[in-house]
Parts: sequence; C-alpha cells; structure tokens
Amino acid sequence: MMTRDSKQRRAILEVLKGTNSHPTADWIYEQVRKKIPNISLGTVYRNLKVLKEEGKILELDFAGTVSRFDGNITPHQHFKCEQCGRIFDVDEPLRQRTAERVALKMGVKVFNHLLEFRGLCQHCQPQASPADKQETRL
Amino acid sequence: MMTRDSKQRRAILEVLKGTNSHPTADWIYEQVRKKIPNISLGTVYRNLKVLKEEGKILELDFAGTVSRFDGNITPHQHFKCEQCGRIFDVDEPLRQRTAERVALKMGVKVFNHLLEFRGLCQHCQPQASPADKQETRL
DNA sequence: ATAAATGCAAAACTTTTGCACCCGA
DNA sequence: TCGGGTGCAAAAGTTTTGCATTTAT
Repeated sequence: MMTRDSKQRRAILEVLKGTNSHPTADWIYEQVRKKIPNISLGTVYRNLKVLKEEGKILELDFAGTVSRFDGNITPHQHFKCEQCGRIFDVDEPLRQRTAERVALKMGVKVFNHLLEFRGLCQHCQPQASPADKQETRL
Repeated sequence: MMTRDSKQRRAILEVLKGTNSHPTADWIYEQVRKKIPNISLGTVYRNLKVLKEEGKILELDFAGTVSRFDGNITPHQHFKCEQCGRIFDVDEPLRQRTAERVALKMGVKVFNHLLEFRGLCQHCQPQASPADKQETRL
C-alpha cells in the first residue's frame, strides 16, 4: 500500500513532535482541530495507526484504558504517577546490551524497549512536615 | 472503607494466581464462571480494581485497548510480540539500584517498575531458511 | 444491623468501520 | 485517472455505574 500525503496527517505528526507530553488521541484531535476545524476523530485514529506502522511515532499503553502516543521514538523511560496519572520522561538510558541479551536468550527480535517506573510524583506525595502545613491531598 | 470477603473475590484472585499468562478481564470472567456461573462481568471489574488497590495484583497496560492483569507482583519484565500480541515473561532482573537512583533524582516515590521489550516472538518471525519451507506468516 | 458486595442492565467511553465523496501523485 | 485519504455516523468493544437485593461481619 502506497501511503500518500495529506495536511491532516502532517498536522497530526506536527502536534505530536511539538510536545513532550504523552497525549491521548482525543487531545491530539483537539489540538489539530485548531488548525483544521472539521477534521474527524476517525481520521486522527487512522493516521496515528499509519504513523505508528511507519515507525514515526510510538504508541504507549500505560494509561489504563486510553492509549497514549509519543513523538519521541528513541528508546526511553517513563515514570507514571499512580495517583494523578501523569507520565514523565526519565533520563536513565537502558543499555542496549540488555536488549541484545534478551533477544539471544529468548530467540526473539527486539525492536524497542520501554521502562516504566510507577509511584507517586512530587506533587502527589503526602507532605507531613510539621512546620509548613500544606493542603492535604488524599 | 472496610473491605469484606466474598467467594467471588477469592475466586478471581485464585484464577489470577494460578496462571502465568496475562489475562484480560474478560478471560478471567470466563474462567471464574466455570465455578460461579452467574457471576457478573461488573463484579469482575470491581474486584480487579480492589485487588489492584490492595496491591495483590498488577494491572498491565501493555496491550493496546484492553487491560491485562498479572498475579505476579514482584518487579519483572515482559516481552510483547507486536504481531500476535502475546506477552511473555522475561527473566532479566532489573537492579533495585536503578529505581533508587530515579527516585532520588526526580524526587518521586517508586513503588514498582516494569520493563517492556517489543518485537517479534519466535513464532512470528519470518523464516527464510531455504531447506525447510514453513507456512508463510504475514 | 449495617455497610460492603453482587447481579443485572443501562450508560459512558474509546476505537473501529462502512460508505460516498475528495484529492494527491 | 485511480487509489489512498477524509468526514460523517453507526457500530463494536471495553469499562463503569445506578439500583435493588444479598451477604459477611
């Protein structure tokens, strides 16, 4: 299948490359709508699929039900806050060595790897310091 | 909220502990139904949520749209085949050191970490050996 | 007794798809 | 022109929820 060009596809990729958040399809849709008001959500999904297959973007599956996408396709790591759900990039390069070892040991081909840390982000940590009382966060 | 006991919850946990696959809610539902035929899917979801909050199971978000659950709550690694979607356990322990370094550097609390490798599993690899012709898998 | 848990069904969401029309190569 | 791309709306699939009833403590 020959993939063709379209302003919709270009706009979607542009949005994704222009953020370091890890947006959902719906968020991307809203952003692109600012430039192309009558774009449809179906088109966004179709293009995300194509872009993913072309290796231009990454689909993350971290956030429970909704998929998130990442314009950064180099192997990298994430931290996910279990409370607020935000996803942060982590600068902690994983050695390529490990991927090779896994490939050899299991007889598989490894294209990519993602490391996910889970916990509580700075914002969501219960602050118990007696001096400066803060708003209580459950 | 005081959590109470129920045979449904016990059965769900039992199913999850008794497999090393990474089943979807629906698969768990079908298994439990063999013992408790009139259990409802809603109950399965509600219990998976409770068990997850109690830290007794893990929710994986690897598989695109559907959530998968894991009865193995020790930090461990997965390999996901991008073709057939199967998820395999990988025996490649990640050093606790790394998690500590991340926690310190980012000011977060790390409860868990998951490493996901992506690629093609043995079964899905294009086999080009000229001697033994195999069924062609796209 | 009382509050949590359940079954059922409806609702809410996310993602996919069929179809007629449009547009890029 | 021709086949891929689009918008629209319907459909499919997963997960959540309201409510009356049951059940564990």
